[in-house]
Amino acid sequence: MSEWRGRQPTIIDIAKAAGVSKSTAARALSDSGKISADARERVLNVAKRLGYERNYLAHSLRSGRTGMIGLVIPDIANPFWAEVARGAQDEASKAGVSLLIFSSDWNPAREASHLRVLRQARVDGAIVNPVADNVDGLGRFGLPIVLIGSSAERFPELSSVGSDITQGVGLGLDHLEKLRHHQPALLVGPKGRLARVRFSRAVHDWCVGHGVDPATLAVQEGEYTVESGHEAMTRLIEGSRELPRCVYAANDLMALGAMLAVREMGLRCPDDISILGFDGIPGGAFSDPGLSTVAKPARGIGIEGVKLLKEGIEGRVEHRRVLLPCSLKLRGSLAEAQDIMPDRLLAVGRG
Amino acid sequence: MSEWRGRQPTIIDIAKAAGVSKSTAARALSDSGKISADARERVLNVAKRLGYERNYLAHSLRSGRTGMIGLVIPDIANPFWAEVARGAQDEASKAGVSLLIFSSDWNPAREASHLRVLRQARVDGAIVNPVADNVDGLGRFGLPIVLIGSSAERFPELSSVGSDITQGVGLGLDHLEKLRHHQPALLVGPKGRLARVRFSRAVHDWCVGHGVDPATLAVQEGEYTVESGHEAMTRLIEGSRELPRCVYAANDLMALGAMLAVREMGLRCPDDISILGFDGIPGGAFSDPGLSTVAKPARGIGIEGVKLLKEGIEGRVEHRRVLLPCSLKLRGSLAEAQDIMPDRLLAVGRG
DNA sequence: GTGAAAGCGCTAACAG
DNA sequence: CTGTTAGCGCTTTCAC
Repeated sequence: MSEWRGRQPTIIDIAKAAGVSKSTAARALSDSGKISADARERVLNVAKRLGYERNYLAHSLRSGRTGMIGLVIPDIANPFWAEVARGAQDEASKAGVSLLIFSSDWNPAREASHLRVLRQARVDGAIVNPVADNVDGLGRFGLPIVLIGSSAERFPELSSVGSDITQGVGLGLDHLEKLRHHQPALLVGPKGRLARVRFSRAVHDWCVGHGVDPATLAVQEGEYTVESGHEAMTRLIEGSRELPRCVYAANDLMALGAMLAVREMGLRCPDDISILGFDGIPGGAFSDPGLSTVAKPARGIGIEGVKLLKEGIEGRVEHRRVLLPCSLKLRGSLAEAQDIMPDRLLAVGRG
Repeated sequence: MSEWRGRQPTIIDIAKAAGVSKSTAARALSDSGKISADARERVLNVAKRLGYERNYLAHSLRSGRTGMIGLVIPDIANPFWAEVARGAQDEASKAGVSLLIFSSDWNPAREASHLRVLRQARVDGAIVNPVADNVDGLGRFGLPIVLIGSSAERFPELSSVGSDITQGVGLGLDHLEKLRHHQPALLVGPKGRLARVRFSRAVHDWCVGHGVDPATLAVQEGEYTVESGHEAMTRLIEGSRELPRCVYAANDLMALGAMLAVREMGLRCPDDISILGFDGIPGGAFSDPGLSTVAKPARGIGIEGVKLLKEGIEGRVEHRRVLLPCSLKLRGSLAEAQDIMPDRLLAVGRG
C-alpha cells in the first residue's frame, strides 16, 4: 500500500504501533507462549498493515537455526542431477525449509568452497554428492549431512540415499534374459570411477547367480558421453569375432552413442542389435528407436535425501542408509534374440 | 584438528586467545582498517588454529548485506532453465556471492512464496522469470531485481536480460530461405503465452521485410511438448492441400514431436520434410536425424543476469535491458528444397 | 499475561 | 593503531 521507501518495519515498529512491548509483539508474531487473544490480534493487524516481514537473519542468529539446507551436486545442467534437485526442492518446500543448490562442476576445489559457504551461511545441514576422492572435508563438516550417489560406500558412518544399482542391473539383465539375450556386451565407465566398479560388480554377481560365466561377456570402456559410447560401440563391433546382438550400457548417453554407431555401420536397432541403457534421461525418448533403459529414481533420491537430512537435523535418527529401486523403462530399442543370424550381418564389421 | 565438539569459535574467542580486543580481531579478520602487522598475524594464526569461520548471519545482520542473491525459474528440471541456472551459478561464484535457486514449477502461488522467502532471507537481490501474469509481487519486491525471459516486456521499468527472439527467428528464416524453403509451416505455442506472441510477431516482421505474405504460412498450435508437437504436425499434414516441405517449430520439443510424426506417416526427414527447432536443448542431438535448431543463449542469460543484478545492487546502473543473440545449430534435419515433388509424396496424408 | 533486560556474533563509530 | 561502546532485529529468560 504505502510507499514506504525507507527500511522495512521491524518488530519494534510493530510493538510501538500496537502499543505493546517488544516481547509481546514477538510472542504474537511467532505464535508462541502465553498471550491474550486481544493483544495478539492487535499486533497481527498492525503487522499486516505495515507489511511486516520477519527478518530471518536476526531470527536465525538468535535461534541458531536458519531453516536452510544445502544441496551440492556435480552438475545442475545434467538432466539426472537436475531431477534430483527438483525432487529435493519439492520436498524442501513442503517441509518449509529453503534449499540452497550448488553445482561443483566435478571440481573438488569448487566443492570444498561450496561446503565452506554453506557452513558459513549456517545452513542446518547439507546433502552432498562428493566428487572429491579425498573427502576429508565431509568428515569435518560439523553439521548433519546426507550423502547421495555411489560415494556412500566410502562413508559408511554417514547417512546416505542412492539408487539400488544391484537391483537395477538385475532388472535389466533379467529382462534381456527374457528376450533370450543371455550374454549382452557391456559398455562400462572409466576404470577409476566408483560407479563403474558398482555396475561391474552387480553384473558379475548376477551372472554368477544365473549360471553365466562373467568372463564371456564382451566389455568396452567409455567416458559416460555420447561420443565415447559411439567409439566404444565401434570398437566392440570391429573387435569381436561374432557380431554382438545385444548391448547393455552403464549410462544412457553411452547407449545413445552406441545407437548412433550401430546405424552408421549400416545395422539396425533393435532388429540387428538390441540396446539397453541405464539412467532414464529424458533425451532417451527422442532417439529412434526410443531408448529402453533402467531408470534411476532421480527425483526420489532428492526427496528422500531431504527427509533423511531433516531426521538428522532434528536428532530423530542417528544414521540410516536408503536404497531406492530402479525401474524398467521400455521403449523401442530392445528386440527378442533371433536364433538364426541374418546372412547380411555376417559380412558387417569385418572392416 | 582438535575435536571441539562444542560450538564454533566466535570472534571473541579469537580475540581472547590472541590477547587483543574484539575489534582488533575483527579488523584483522576482515582485513580492513589500520592494524599492526604483528597483531594481525597473531590474530590470523589463532583463528586458523581454532578453525574460526566468520558467522555470516551476524555479519549480514550488522552490515545489511547478505552476499546472497536469488534465482527464481519455472522448472529446474527443464534443460533450458538448468542451463540458465548453471550460467548464473558460474558467474555468482566468480563474483563471490551465493546463489539461491528456486523452482516455481509454473505455479504462481509457489513463485510468490519463493519471492517471500527470498526477501525474508534478506538476499541482496533476485533474478526472476515470472510465471504469474499478475506480477504485482515483483513491483513491490523492494529489492534490486532482474527479469529474464520474455516477460520483460510487461515491466519496461525493470532491468532485464533475454534472448533476441527477433534475431533468432530471422536467423532461422534466413537459413531456410537459403535452402529455398520460402514458406515454412509454423508450429507455435498456445495463444495465451507471451512467448508465442513474440515468435509470431518476429516471423510476421521477417516476412514483411522479405516480400513474403505472412498469411500464406500454415500455422498449427502446440503446448511446447513432444506430444503436442506430434499432434500439431499430424494435423498439419492431414489438413493441408499440399504437403509442407519445411516446418519451423517455436520450440525443440515440438520439433522433436513433429519429427516422430513425420516418420510415423512414412515420410522422411529431411528428404521429404525439413524441420527446424528453436531452443537448443541437448536432447536434440539424439534424434535421428539430429535436430537443427536456433539455440537460445541459455547460459549467457544466467551469466548476464547476475552481472546486471550486481550492477543494480551496487547502484552502479539504474536500469538496463540486455538482449543476447541466438545462434544456429545445424544438424541433420534440414535439406535443400526440391523443385519437383517426388511422386510418392503426393499420395501421403490424403487420409 | 506482560514488560524489562540480556544477549546471538559481528561491525562501526568514537575516543584514546 | 587499539579498545570501548552501541547497536543490527529478534528470542528468551526472569520478574512483576
